[in-house]
Amino acid sequence: MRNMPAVLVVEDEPAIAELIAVNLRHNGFRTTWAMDSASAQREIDSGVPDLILLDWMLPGDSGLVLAKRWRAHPRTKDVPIIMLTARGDESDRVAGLDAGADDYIAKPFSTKELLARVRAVLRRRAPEPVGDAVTLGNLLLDPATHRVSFGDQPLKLGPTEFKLLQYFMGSAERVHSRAQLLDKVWGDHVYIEERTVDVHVKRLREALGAAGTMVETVRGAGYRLTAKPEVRTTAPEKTSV
Amino acid sequence: MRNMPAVLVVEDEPAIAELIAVNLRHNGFRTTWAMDSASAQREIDSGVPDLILLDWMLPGDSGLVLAKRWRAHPRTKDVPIIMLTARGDESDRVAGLDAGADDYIAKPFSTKELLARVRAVLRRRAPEPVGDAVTLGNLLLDPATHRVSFGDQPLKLGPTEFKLLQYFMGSAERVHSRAQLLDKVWGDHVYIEERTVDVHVKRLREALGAAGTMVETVRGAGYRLTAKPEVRTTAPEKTSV
DNA sequence: CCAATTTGTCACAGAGGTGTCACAATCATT
DNA sequence: AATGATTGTGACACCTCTGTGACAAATTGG
Repeated sequence: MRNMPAVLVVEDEPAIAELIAVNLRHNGFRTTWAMDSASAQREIDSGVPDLILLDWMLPGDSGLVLAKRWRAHPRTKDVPIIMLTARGDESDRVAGLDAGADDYIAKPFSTKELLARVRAVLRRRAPEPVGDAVTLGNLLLDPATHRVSFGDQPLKLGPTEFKLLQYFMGSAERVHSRAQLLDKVWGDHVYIEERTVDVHVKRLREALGAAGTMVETVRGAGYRLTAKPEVRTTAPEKTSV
Repeated sequence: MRNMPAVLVVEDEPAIAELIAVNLRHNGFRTTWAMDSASAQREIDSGVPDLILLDWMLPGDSGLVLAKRWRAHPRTKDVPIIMLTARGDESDRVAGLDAGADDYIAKPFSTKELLARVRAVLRRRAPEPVGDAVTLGNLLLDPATHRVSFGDQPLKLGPTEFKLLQYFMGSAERVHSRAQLLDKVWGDHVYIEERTVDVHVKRLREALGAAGTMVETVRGAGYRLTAKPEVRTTAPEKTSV
């Protein structure tokens, strides 16, 4: 959800193009539209999209020509292409896949199918990177298993708290402002109260239990995760767990 | 995707051979091409491929003869053969399967079908996920006999549930997103709703009975198979099935 | 061709997570 | 000590995510 993939729709029929664009946009994609091969090429030149939806029946160069051209060009050769073909035109589909298209959708198609295929192609292109386990003091966080433990004590934290801790551990000892945390943990373009960070920090501390003290408040600056928590002066109370 | 399987295409029609070769190459296969039985034999002599795509209508020896010869030779007898036949030629298909072909594809064929069958045959032939039984805790899965048991209790699960569990056991303790599961368990070119994974996870849990708790939900991330399930609160209810 | 299985989707409900707010607790300064 | 600013907390309405039963289409096996 963090970034919105850009999809270029090359389709000469405005009604269909509009239908596709609206649906994609409504589902977290940025869309641009080109109604012929010339403007399609212009769009490509001004910025390489994450995915191309290419109608097979175009005025001017056919989809086949465009696909082959893009596949040949180093700047665009890795951009996945899904072609839109007339129903049941087997030879077109074969030629299309031959030209390097990643998949095809036969018209008429359902929006569900469109979305499913778009997502599938993008998913396949971007393998999920999973980092190694990180540790700080007795605290251990493993992205692969999505687990956190303190010493030998497994901890249970919610999604946001997990991401928050993961970010903290990525650069421990360092102070992060609320604004930074919102950017890195919540995402770039999110409109959330800065104070909300405080709440999640509280929840993280609770979830960390005895390790909760590792999350320190830096008054006026933000928060910090540290291996050696500052000892609480006059509070020799519940120390055992 | 681990290693690139080598496919030998025996086909006298250059256009078709080229089409096949390009498509296979584009999908992670190494391909060599022989346009007649003589050069096919030469290719075989210089290196045994992982799979042979054999056109039935060949100049010189017919596909039938080649298939029988390779099946008889110890060096090539285990190489899977997929034959390409004219549509609806029943007698050819029978003769081909009789001669030891593993599968056939009727021309004209779609690239999807070609890839699907190639992958299927390789999957069937290759004891890739070793014949060794995998175990996790009291759970045991034997790919060879296609059986699963928990303790001494044999379990019965459907095909998809079996594959799902097999994949889970391949990398236990690790979280898999729904997208990953769709790719790995269902296959590359399948377009299915992510929520469908949930349903199959449910079915898997049911089929696993008491071991169902080993399949954990990781909220916001996916699912995980674990040896030490998180202890569910206090709900000793219906345990028998 | 029919019966039995298997599969993918959907709708609905419940569980759990999220963002805000109001108010209490602390801290830094005067 | 008084005061204004900053941070910690508990409560809560809202919303997302997941579990589940039902169902029709697809597949399998007679």
